[in-house]
Amino acid sequence: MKRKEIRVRCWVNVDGQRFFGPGPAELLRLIEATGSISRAARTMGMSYKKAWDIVDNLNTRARKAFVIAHKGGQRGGGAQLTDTGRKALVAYEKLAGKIEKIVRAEKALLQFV
Amino acid sequence: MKRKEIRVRCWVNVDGQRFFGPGPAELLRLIEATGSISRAARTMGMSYKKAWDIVDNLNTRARKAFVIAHKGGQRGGGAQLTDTGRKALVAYEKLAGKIEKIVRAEKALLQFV
DNA sequence: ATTCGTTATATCGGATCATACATAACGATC
DNA sequence: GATCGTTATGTATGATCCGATATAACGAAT
Repeated sequence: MKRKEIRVRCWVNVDGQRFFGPGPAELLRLIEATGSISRAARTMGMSYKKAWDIVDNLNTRARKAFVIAHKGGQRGGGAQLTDTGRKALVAYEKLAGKIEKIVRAEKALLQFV
Repeated sequence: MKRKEIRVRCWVNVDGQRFFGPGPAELLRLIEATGSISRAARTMGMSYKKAWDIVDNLNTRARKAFVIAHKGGQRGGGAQLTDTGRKALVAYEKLAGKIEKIVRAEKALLQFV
């Protein structure tokens, strides 16, 4: 039996290029949960470099930073979401949730495959 | 001024790999309009090979073909959508339209960038 | 000063994907 | 049977993304 599923992805473009989407959203969630970029990256099986690039991109291009990181110290350092980062994440999750709901209610497409 | 926009894309996966999405949908629309795979491809700036691969993928993996093509003849050949192909396209457009509507009503995300 | 885990950054190679090119087959019309 | 634009298919090249690796800087605590 074929496994059929409707998938949907939403993201924000700024000046034509990707700014925020499901990957960054998941990363922010895990930074909030773990308190560090590197732990968040490990948890989701992403390289630290990629995670850092994502965070840097968010902080550089948003009007206010999404993440504050500090290095050194007893535990090497860490990172937290700013208030702006937390609000952006919540707004994204709200939109994604609404879209998910639509998709769950709409299965007509799948009868053709 | 930054140009900010929310984008969304939905597609159908079969057994974990892409089956139908915005690209194939646009291609089907243009095959319907032009009567041939190659004209459709040219119209949307896509190589004929890629267009043919998409059509072949649809026809091979769907339970019924989406496109019927014939080669040779006075005008070299041509292609039309099957009834199934047309119905699948309509179902996709219906779903995509609903999602677009949600997105247009939800701009809260954009204030952070 | 040493230790520690993290932040921060550059570079290299590979894998994947897109594109271009090349060519054969087809069949109605003339 | 010559012509024509299309379908159908393979291959080679180029570009782009991704992962792995390496390394420096940092600062609190001991």
